[in-house]
Amino acid sequence: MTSDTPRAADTPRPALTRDRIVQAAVALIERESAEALSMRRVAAELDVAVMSLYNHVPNKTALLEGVADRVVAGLELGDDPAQSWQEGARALVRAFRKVAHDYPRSMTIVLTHKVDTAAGLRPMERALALADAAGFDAATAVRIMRALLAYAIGAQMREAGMEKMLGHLEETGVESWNHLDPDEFRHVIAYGPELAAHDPDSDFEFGLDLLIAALEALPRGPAAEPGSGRG
Amino acid sequence: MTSDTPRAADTPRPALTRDRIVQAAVALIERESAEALSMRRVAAELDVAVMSLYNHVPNKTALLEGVADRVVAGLELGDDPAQSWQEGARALVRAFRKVAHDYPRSMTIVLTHKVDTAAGLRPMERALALADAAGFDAATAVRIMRALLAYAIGAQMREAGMEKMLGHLEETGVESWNHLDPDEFRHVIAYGPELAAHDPDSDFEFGLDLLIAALEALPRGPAAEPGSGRG
DNA sequence: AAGCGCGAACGTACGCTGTACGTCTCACGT
DNA sequence: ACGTGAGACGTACAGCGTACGTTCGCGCTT
Repeated sequence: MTSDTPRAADTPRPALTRDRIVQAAVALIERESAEALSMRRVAAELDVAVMSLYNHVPNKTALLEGVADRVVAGLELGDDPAQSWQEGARALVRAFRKVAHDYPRSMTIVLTHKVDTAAGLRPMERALALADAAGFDAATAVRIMRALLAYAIGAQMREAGMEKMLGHLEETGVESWNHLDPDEFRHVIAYGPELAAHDPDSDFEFGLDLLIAALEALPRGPAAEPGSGRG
Repeated sequence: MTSDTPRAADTPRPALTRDRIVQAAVALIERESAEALSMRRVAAELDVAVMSLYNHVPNKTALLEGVADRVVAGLELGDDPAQSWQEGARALVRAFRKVAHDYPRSMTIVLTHKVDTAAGLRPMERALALADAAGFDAATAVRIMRALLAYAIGAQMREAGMEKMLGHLEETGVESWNHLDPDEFRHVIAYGPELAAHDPDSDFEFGLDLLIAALEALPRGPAAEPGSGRG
């Protein structure tokens, strides 16, 4: 009686918490895949009955939103006041890419669920602040933020899709690629080496450079002339 | 006996086909949602037993890939030889956006599944051809194609995520937005009007203009000087 | 100290999912 | 006429999300 029933004393399970649930979900996703995540698997991970999870999370969608929130909360947004807005913007988009690299399998979840928490809004705030510092008006700042976000998201999704295709190619061999109409797909075939030898990092930087360069060329209000730092 | 058993004669069901299955799947997704799609629902749609589908489609993932393929096959890639490569690139990215508008719910499927068929490679071929025509070398052409694709994908995903957040806001009211730390989220709050009054089309065009402008400014081989049309 | 209330963990159950497997039917080539 | 192969089908199973009712133990009130 005194040794088995009060197992809470000698087996102090760390108390089920929304945070621990989300953490276990992220770990499971990263260890296996996003499709492998189920309430039952998460419960098993925490050595807990399935329905106990529902005391802390209303449903699976909310859990996934929690996962997305936790991941974006990992964004490292250092706000070095010394750096230019260009470098700030670069750092912001790169920070996004870094968490995508740290949590590759969870990234799909982030990109397909709303993140309307403070953690999700923080990068938005940072982008707007940078555009403001660069001298763009409010409407333009919002558009710039959206364009940068679109690129950050798209680059990641494209890369993930690419890896899926490459993985498929390794299974089936290259013959499935060769029966393409050599006339219609002349460039795809001709550029085969360049397409195969892909360097995700420099691809990413290339597109990012394009956007930053375009932003620099954009007319803006108080500080249109170079060399005039903002006060 | 002679009137009910040969129902194939007076009820000539159009013969189950992979194409009809995919078509039904797309219709179901667009009518309801991507999550509503299940083998059973598709079978019911076609008035057919569930397992009959498996005579034409190996599994659900393959069906989803079929959906993605069918959607990207709807890309309208007119190749007007008179238009500049800039206009061609714009038309290509806009074509992507158009199918995203025509099949909004299926777009998630497209963006999260590999499309390694001819229909999926066609826009890639087109982008490479345009970059080639503009005078970029092979490696740069591939990078440009990837940057454009990343933007096209990301703009769409971002917009979809935005609508999910707005829909959520309409449910909960704006009060959930107001308890933000007014100091940390100063710009988000200040730019509230610009953030709320979003015009997806002009947002999209803004980012696209940025990229095209950056491409124009990029140094390239044979035709670096303006005014020298290509032969 | 005794009793009460409440949150949290739990077990059961339901309807749904994808799909493996075996059967049946029918059109077609021989 | 008969074998054959393809395709439609029914059954079955494991796993899913989660609604609902029960139980258990801690903390507060009296």
